[in-house]
Amino acid sequence: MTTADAPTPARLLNAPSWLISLASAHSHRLVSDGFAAAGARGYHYRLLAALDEYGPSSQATLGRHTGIDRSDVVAALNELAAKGLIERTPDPSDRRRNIITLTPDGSRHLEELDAVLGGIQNDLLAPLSPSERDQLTGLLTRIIDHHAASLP
Amino acid sequence: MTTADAPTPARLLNAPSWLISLASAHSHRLVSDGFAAAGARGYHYRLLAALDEYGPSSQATLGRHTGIDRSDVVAALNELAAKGLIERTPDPSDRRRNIITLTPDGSRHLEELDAVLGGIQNDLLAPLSPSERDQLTGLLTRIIDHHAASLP
DNA sequence: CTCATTTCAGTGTTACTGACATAC
DNA sequence: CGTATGTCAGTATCACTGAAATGA
Repeated sequence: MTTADAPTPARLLNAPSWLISLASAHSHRLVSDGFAAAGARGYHYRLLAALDEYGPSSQATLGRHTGIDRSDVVAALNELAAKGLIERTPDPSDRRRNIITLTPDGSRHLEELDAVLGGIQNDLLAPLSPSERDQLTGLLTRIIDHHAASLP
Repeated sequence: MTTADAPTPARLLNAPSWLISLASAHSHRLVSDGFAAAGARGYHYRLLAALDEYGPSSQATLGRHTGIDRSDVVAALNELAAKGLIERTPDPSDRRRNIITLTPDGSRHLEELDAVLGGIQNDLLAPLSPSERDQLTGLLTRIIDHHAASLP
């Protein structure tokens, strides 16, 4: 911006929902810029991480592990397959399914993204001490668990 | 979902950026559902709040107060004007500008949205005690201030 | 028949980019 | 001239909806 920033309405600054949203916007920008520099986006990291932790999976299972909609899993896997980071093979025991596997290139890319993401956590939480970071993590986790539990 | 939820990869649950993003997603859903029930969306509330707190303003000024891009201010104000919540009049002292003013209906609508948003803060922070809510607010504010200061 | 899986096509919010004409 | 303003058109990510074809 060429001109100076203008103040934000007080009722927004007083709403925790606004603070969470602002913090998330900063965080999201750091993460997506970092991932973009490595040629990836958020969905790619989530899918690669799920494949690494849980092994070869069907697309529906990947969707459940990552919270990504089935429709979006298709598109993101297409992109990962085009880069040779995953492979799609038919499941002989259930011919509706594809079995998705991580390729060696996919594993290397995941490690790269892990490093990117690790660096970003430090940038994001730079103003907080280690014990304050734990406090924040604990408070957020309780909010998340509470709302996850109240969903069907 | 008809089937049970699957676990989330550990490296995501350990990343504060992920927790912030999840909390923001829950919060965003509460807010946008609440606003939608009142016939509004986030941009509308931000613009109405800025008009209420800073008085009649040009569109560019509104954009700076709310952090909304000029382009998006145009579209959101079109929607608010169609509902009679704001009025656009040419600025006689600078014929490039429109002066945006809040109508009485706009003020009433803002009060309604204030009530909606207030209720949502309680839902969102339900599992936290008052002092924990203050802790969370303080930690988030420090993160936000830190990153806002590091921007041009 | 019912249900799960994959896929395609499309919507909506938020955020941003580029371009243009107008006016300072 | 350079800059600010309002406007329009378009892109991208994330999240979601609906429908179709296939197979368990």
